[in-house]
Amino acid sequence: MELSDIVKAAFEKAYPGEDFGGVRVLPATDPKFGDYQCNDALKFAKKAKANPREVGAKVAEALKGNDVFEKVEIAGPGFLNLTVSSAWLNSQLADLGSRPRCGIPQKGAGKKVVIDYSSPNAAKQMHIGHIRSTVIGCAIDRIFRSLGYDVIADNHLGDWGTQFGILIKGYRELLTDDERENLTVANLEKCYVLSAAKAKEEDGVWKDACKQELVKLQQGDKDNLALWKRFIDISIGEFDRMYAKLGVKFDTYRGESYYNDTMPGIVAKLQEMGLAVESEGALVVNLESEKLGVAIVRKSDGGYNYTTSDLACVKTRVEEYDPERIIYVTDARQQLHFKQWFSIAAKMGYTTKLVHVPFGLMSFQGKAISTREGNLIKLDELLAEAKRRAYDIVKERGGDEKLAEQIGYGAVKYSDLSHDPITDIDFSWDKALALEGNSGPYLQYAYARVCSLLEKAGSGTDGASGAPEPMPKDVGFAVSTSSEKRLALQLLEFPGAVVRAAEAYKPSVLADYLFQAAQLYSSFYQSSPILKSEPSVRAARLKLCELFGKVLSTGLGLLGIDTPRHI
RNA sequence: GGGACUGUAGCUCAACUGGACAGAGCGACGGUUUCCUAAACCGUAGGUUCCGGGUUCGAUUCCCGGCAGUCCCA
Repeated sequence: MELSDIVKAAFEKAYPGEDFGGVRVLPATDPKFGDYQCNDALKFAKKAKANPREVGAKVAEALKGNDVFEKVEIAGPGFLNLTVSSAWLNSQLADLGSRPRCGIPQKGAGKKVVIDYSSPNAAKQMHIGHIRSTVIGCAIDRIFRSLGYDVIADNHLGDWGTQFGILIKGYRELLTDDERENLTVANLEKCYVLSAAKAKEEDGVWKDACKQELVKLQQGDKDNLALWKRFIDISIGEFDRMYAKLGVKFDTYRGESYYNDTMPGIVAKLQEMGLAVESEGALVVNLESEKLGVAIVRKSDGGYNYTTSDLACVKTRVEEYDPERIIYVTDARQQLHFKQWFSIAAKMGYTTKLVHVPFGLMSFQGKAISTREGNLIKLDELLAEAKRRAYDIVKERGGDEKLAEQIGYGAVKYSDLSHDPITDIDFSWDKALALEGNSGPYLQYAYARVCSLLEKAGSGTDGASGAPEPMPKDVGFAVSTSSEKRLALQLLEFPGAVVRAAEAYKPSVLADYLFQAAQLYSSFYQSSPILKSEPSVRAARLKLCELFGKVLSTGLGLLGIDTPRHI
């Protein structure tokens, strides 16, 4: 039985007939207050116009005889400070350790969720601006899967639009035979830059030719379509190379083009419903009454834009999967756009919960990341540098390249995931590749130390005597010292931290939790001898270490960060 | 002009959605290694939570009005 339920029952016993649905027991803000606290006596007292300390006293009275709590105190204006019995604590730890996935509740069982993230543009290399959607999206993906949701991870590629006219024209006339033969994304990018520059020439000849190629593509010209397909395939191949490094996996790669045929129907329906009206040659949905301005669903030249393609996409997903919700991980600039089309989707009758997870902009030395600024650091370069820096350190301990990748990439991911997604990030090599303090490697290091400890315990040597001392089976938890207890209480919060991270769509909640747990572990590890303790203490402490290791690797796994056993 | 987001220690960020003395990391200063991995640990210094009102027993958190930065829309 959950602590919150126990205290809720006490409230109900003290005040029959009242609603205590919101009663929650939280970890104590300070160990000196006890292990847990409940502030709901204050809330109830306000509502019932009662004296909060009296309410607290009555609830405390109702909690008497309960063997979970060793001590219940009323402090300050009416806080309930709760101290749990060691028997309860030890049994909870054992319970947590025995559960699959460290007790993460299967709240999503039977529910389908589509998560739309990463979504780079085809024919361009990924750069540091793509890290956030990819890494945050991947973590949300993993977190939802761990909660039992049936997740469909979709990469909504930017694979359609005017750039393809420019690319096709450039490909035919600006690349060498060799470049065409061994086409790479880098070549496509170069080809685009050259061709786009020519399209700006005064006479407009090149520009018109590009437009012609685009029109042909849109009309289904065989050659252009084949070229387009080739560009996309090459792009996806390149993206997959990055995703493999980052441990990201998608179920589908449906770009914008996938919805081309669905868009006219969407527009027709909007017109039919009277939602879309003509305005200056374009077709628009007026959302002024919701302070969302006007959304264009078909441009004056007959082309569609993102609002329409997103609506077509929702239609397709609802019909195909009927998901409980769809989550979009994109940058914060698109907030208005999402509000607009979420509103239109609702009017069209789509009841699927649509969630936009906006993340802040990444800049570099205070400037927006763009080709024009020339500060577009390629993702590949970033990862190579991360690996290189990690390798410099790792090799001194005999680590190999694989380990350098795990640590370097872990640092890159963690530096992003440890912040609230909405925060803007000014990229810096030193911050992204931090190896100390609140960083990925700090957590990986803590894990490696646990593994090393457990190996030594299990291999039968305690390091000092060399005497065999097999790790005992069937030993229970026996938390005694304060540093053990603080760690133990933190470990029990793990399932709750995962749930909170999911509810807020913030992997940072989990990252923060793990960092705190690792700090408590490091502190405990420093102050308490484990292998050299007397057998009963040693066994109990090893149990705690083992559980910490399990929680840490499970949690880091949800963030997409590897946990090497040896560093 | 309208709107969104942000503003917390020198810097980068937390604060479980209204709780107790606002916490971490980095940086600074000082300490810890015949001992289980020092990428660690312990300690010291550092705060008008942008400003002003309001609600409340209680506000970094909610409301109103400003200021500043970033972004979006016409």
